[in-house]
Amino acid sequence: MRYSQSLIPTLKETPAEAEVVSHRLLLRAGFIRKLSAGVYSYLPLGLAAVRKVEQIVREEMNRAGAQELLMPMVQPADLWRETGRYEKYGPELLRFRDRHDRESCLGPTHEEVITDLARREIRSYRDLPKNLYQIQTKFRDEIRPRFGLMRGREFIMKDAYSFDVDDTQAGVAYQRMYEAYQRIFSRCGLEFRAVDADTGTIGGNFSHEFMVLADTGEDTLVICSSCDYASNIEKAAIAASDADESPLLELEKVETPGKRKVAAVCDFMEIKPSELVKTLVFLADGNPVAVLVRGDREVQAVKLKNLLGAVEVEMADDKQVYEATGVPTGYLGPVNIKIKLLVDQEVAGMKNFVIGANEKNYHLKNVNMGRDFEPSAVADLRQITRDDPCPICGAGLGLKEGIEVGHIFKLGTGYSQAMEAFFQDSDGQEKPMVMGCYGIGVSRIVAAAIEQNHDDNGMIFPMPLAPMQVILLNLGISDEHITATAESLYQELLNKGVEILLDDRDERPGSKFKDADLLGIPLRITVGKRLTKDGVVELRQRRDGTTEELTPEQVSARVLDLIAAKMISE
RNA sequence: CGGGGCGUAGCGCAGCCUGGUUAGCGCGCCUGCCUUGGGAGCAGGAGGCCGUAGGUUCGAAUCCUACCGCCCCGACCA
Repeated sequence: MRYSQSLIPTLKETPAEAEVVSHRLLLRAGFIRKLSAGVYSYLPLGLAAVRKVEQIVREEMNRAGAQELLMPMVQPADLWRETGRYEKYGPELLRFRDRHDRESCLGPTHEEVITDLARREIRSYRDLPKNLYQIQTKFRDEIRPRFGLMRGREFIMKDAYSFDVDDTQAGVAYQRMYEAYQRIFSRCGLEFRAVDADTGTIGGNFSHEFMVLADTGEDTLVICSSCDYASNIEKAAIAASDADESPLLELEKVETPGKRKVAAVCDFMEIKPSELVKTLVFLADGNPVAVLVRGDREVQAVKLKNLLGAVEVEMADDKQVYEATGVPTGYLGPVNIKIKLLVDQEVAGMKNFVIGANEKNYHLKNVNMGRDFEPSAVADLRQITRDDPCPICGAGLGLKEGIEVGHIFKLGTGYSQAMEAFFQDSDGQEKPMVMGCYGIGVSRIVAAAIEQNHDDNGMIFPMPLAPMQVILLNLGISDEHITATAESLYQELLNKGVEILLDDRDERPGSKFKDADLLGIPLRITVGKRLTKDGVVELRQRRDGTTEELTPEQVSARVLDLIAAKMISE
């Protein structure tokens, strides 16, 4: 590829709209351009990087026995009604009507379409197992798209679906995908972790997320320092701690005028936040629920949501709290509370704690569960902290930020039953197929790779994802010898199958160096003055700046060696 | 959707508070000269419905109203 003929609109300055480094660099390097919020065009180099990811994904999916197909993006609403998701999915599903007034939607995911295909085409246990995947543009009308390719509304995703005769076989399929994902992200040169995950709206009962470790990640991971436990913080289970066996003291009502916040009450009563319990009110699909957690803890909304089987859980505001309980926020408590009461397991083990009195300007002291109130349930509801022990081995935990690039689910028979995707088993019985689904954010991987690989001068692509493997700078456009050498090197490398960008623009050297760094192409060959003076060209590695001087004849062999070495490990 | 911010040339910004005649600066772009190993220099030039609509006013980029778009923080997710 010749730079002079390419569309690579690099920017000297960072567009004001970009906050995170991958977004900034993708714009500056001319990889993407925004059309509207969360919707981007991929320019030639951006597309080249996407294609690299796709290719790795294809190879590994095929190796794992999956087959590629391509499903429609526009899907009929009726199909979605069969699983109830047309109603449940919410506004993220972009719905519209066609000219015949038929209700349709843009596919945010393809469980319905693939299950429809499976029920029509798969009849017998002899047809199973099957694993089908596609790489396709998805549309999700995200509440808040952000960070460029990190969270677009339109994005490129690989989604795979497995169909098996029973749960055991589905487990085998799941395991195979788990391993394929490990290979995919390793081959992409990413530093990542697989973690236990919540199943979210896709549904199902078992799931792992693949997280690229990066400070800009939107998820928090809990990672054990000793065993191999790793989990999304939303899901991280907390081991039940020992109950306090102190004798019960007598309940006391204390006047706490104007003391609403935990800190204020603790100050006033001279106690620690860990001796106080707070009462938080949530709306679960609109129904108020009170949750008790220790004063210094946070409620984990996903745990609450799963316990209640709710679609949506949000914190109630002051007004909603008052409407539901008749008590102003700050003085809520479990004693004689009017709404459903859930208690975090840690609180269940506490004795003689302080909590709101359900009366303005009063708190209660020496409150005890069982004696003073009865909850509807006790469960693990709080968010884990870095000070908690590992729920598996008891060792210390670390917290890290991560970008979710892959998510695999064991779906079970939820979809196949709802859509009547049955097969006839060897025993003659009709049974629902057991499903799994497996997603990879292809375009997001490009962003994640940049988050993990960059410096002040620009991107630094790992060789397997690099849109071009080599950039060749001709620093003497008007010098016959230099240009002839650059051109012949370009041809030679092209002929050897190297992906190479020849910077043949009539620009000053400084601009060419800056652009080469910005684009993050792993290898840079410079043909300039040194050729005339010493008969050498320069080969430089973007990542560490390692530079070697070679005669033009030595270049291609060395380049091929470096590419081969870096395709495997870096 | 709640909270915050921003829309002026391709990009980054000033001007707006305190309304006034040709709307400015840097980068980029075009022409010429010059220069050629880390985003050079000089000279000349092109490029603007000041987000949109309405209002106030003799007069609006500037004041008011509504709408649209974009970004950031939260809930959602590959």
